[in-house]
Amino acid sequence: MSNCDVCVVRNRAICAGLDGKELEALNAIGRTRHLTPGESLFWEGEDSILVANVIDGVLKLSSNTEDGREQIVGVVYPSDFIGRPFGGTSSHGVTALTDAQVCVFGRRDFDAFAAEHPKLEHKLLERTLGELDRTRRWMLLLGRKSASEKIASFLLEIIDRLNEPKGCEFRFDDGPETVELPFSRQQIADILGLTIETVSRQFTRLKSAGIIDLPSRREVRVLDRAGLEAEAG
Amino acid sequence: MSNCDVCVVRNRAICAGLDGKELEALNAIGRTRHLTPGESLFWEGEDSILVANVIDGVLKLSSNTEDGREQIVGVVYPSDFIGRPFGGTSSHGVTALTDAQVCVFGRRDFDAFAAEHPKLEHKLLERTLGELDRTRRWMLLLGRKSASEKIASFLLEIIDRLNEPKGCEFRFDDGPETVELPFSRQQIADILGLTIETVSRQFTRLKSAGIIDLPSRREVRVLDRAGLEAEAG
DNA sequence: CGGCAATTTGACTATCCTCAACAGGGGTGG
DNA sequence: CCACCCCTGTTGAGGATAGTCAAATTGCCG
Repeated sequence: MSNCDVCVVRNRAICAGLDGKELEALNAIGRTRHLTPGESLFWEGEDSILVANVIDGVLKLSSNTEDGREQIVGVVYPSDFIGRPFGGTSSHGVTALTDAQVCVFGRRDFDAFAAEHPKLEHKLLERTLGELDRTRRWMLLLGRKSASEKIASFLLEIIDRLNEPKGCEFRFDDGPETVELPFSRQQIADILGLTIETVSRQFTRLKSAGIIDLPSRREVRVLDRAGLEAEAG
Repeated sequence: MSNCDVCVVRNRAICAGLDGKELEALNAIGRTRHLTPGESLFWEGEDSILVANVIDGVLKLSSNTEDGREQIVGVVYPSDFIGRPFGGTSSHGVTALTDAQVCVFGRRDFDAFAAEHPKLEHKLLERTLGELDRTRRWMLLLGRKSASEKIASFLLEIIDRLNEPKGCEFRFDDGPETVELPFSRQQIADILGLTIETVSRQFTRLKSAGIIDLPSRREVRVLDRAGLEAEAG
């Protein structure tokens, strides 16, 4: 049996739209791989050997300066695509933040498969265009927003991303939303272009202001969404 | 005669690879348009109605906060593609920085044409992937680099972009490179996430250090490329 | 319970921003 | 052709935001 038949992102990833036979062929060149938190799928500057689909978990894409400063340039969730098809070296590393399942393909195999399946390329194009839009919106945050605006924007984005309906789930709009952050404070700092201390101070400030609650280090409960939106700039 | 036959970006834009008949069909749904500096092709948040190829000139993609702060999220040059095919609203405005020629298509027409021409979609995908890489590299600059590193990185990037071989030109590697900036100081600030004053001060500092010369407001001559690279972080 | 890492808090500092005044230079009109 | 003006850019002084360094605290895991 094809693994794809039981794949939970089957209808959302770029494989959506492929028929049984095509899926089988794609399945033949791919394999699933498990990653533990902190484990890297590949590194910045490395020749692009692999591409992958995220089945489960959260991963970061990150860029580093020579002297060790880090900027997280993207965060990928289930059904997202990872990697750089069609040559070139990857401009960033990919590292799991949680336990993760990815569906890995050799880049050359994938390139060849894509060349013969315009539907797949189309899905990938749509996804890439969306990712480019999202990335550009993030640039406004990095370049022009203050620490408090960054934190508020971050929380709003992460809530929407993590509570995104996965398919057939219902969403109720009742009361405070709680999210479990897949990020450490340091990682939040690396996403926002801040230091860990500034992130921490902004969190305690929002808590004192009654806008959020922090049940534990990895959880955030939004008590006043309008307040957050007002702070997001 | 098809306009495409005389198009100077014919072999570099996403139209490369189309045969005569296909080009004719594409030409039928497009038209060229001239833009003067400061003129916008479309605005942030507007429904995506148009897409275009840049034939000549330089344009900025920019995002603004409600209170008027601006971040330039991309700069496009001849042969680059502009716009958001396949639905969605554009997340940023597009404005000419110099006199510019663009080849404009209605989005719906373009979408339909693309759906029937996988080669075109493939070119567009490659271009979009490259743009995403470039954009992500820029995030490291915005989030983690100091003002002096930003300016140095900016100058290096702009030199490479503007002196890029266009096709059959030879490049000589002799002596100091001079570039004419298509940007005002304010625009440079909006690209780097700085203020105009900081940009100005960094320029004078680099000039005093003998790393660059500033023959006029819009020209930069690089006297010490290694020095710049050392400053770029 | 102890050890360790992550986070928070505090004090101080540096970088960059803000506000303000000044300079330069390109174009226009006399 | 030259003087003037306006816009862009430069320079300066002072201040705020976020960074740095250091110490205290939390909470997790054995």
